[in-house]
Amino acid sequence: MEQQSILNSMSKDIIKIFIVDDHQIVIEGIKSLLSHDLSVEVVGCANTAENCLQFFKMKTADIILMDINLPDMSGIELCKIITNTYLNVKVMALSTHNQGSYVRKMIDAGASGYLLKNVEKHEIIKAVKAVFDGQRYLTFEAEQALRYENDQQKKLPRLTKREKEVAILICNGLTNLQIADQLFISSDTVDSHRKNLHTKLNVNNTATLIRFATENDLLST
Amino acid sequence: MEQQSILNSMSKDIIKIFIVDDHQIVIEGIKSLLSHDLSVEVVGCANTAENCLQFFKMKTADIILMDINLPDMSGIELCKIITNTYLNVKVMALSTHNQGSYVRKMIDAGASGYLLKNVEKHEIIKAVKAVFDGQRYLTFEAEQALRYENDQQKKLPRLTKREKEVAILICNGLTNLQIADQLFISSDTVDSHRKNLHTKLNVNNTATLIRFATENDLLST
DNA sequence: CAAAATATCACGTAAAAGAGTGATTTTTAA
DNA sequence: TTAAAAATCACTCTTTTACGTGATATTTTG
Repeated sequence: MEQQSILNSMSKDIIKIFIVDDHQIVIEGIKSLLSHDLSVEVVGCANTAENCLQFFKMKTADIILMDINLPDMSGIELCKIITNTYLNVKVMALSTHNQGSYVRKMIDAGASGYLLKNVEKHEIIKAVKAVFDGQRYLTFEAEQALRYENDQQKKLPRLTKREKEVAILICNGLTNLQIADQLFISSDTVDSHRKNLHTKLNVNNTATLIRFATENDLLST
Repeated sequence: MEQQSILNSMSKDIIKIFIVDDHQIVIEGIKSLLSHDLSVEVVGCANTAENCLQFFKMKTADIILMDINLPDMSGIELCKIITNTYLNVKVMALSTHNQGSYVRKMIDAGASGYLLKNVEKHEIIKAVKAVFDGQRYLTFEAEQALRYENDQQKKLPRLTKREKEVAILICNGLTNLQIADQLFISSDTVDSHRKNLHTKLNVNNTATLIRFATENDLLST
């Protein structure tokens, strides 16, 4: 692995790039930006995850510039598949979203870099070379967002499995009694969970409970 | 106005296009896609609304391809300014969003067309020519979304000004008494509004009230 | 294994919401 | 200008939340 990256930075090989983006405009834009740089070459592109996977069954590339929003599959899933299947192919996320949660998910999915679509030509080249040499490259805003995300995550209280279930049912408008029926527990128990939710989330009524839970995305996973 | 459009379609003038998008990649992409068509010419581009307005103070173009997400001002506002100030400049929205509400807002702001960023080369040309000839051009999905939006809008109950105020305060977790204090009315009155909200939105508790109101964006304007 | 966290249940009181009914005044729009 | 819509207030009764306090069983985890 390390020998490989040393080899890469030593050699003057042209870096082979594959682009995945559902917007042809963006693909054309990247191609255009990269067209005058002799150290990189766009060897293919796809508008869907499916077409991307198809390409890699027969051919290969060094780095995939990958959009997160794809029509048939999320870029996060595609990234997982690619990095697990083709160990020497690096993925560089290229997204409009600078939310920390996206950055986190792509990194967790195995991406080696994260660029925003307002990126300038020289930064693409710089990022591609860094990733090709085995480094991780996050654009400034992405790195910042990731840090912020991590900080926030630490501050947010963690709900237990049962508390989440109860919170979701509360959000759906069920009363304690209805929730009790659905979960086969006493309504007193539901009340206890509700009290704990109030304490943990620092709220004192249903309205603020719902707002806090939904705004902080505490009910999804 | 009509003479103008007849003149346009008769003449073989090159259509002058200006591009506004915060992503340089997209600008490059459009330029690239349009570069081989002799009937159109990209006369300028900008990454911000400010730079766009600056351009039009000295020069002009026939059609602006305009992104809705801009760093300094929303494309909706920019579109209003442009169409109100320069009556012979047409705006074509170019967005990733296919929500009806966006289409509606851009049309209301004076846009003559709406394209999605997954557009293909020939459709850009087609749309540009249609708009240049004084027609309105919406890509299929945008038209569909707009129709759906209008249908939904008709189905949704309309809240009165006071009901909206009360609903917002309810969403913020205030009790009837607190709302009454804030609006200088009786808590019985707040209760009345709450009852009306329940009837109109077909809900029977605070939780579902909040969910319905937020999910249907009834509290924004 | 033992401590900690989680999940469970119970009882009581007070506050708030939910629901029905009815009425008056003010504002809006045909 | 006049009918309709919106905003206001009042009273009652029931249901649900909110909050406190305390207890026991189960599960997780160091």
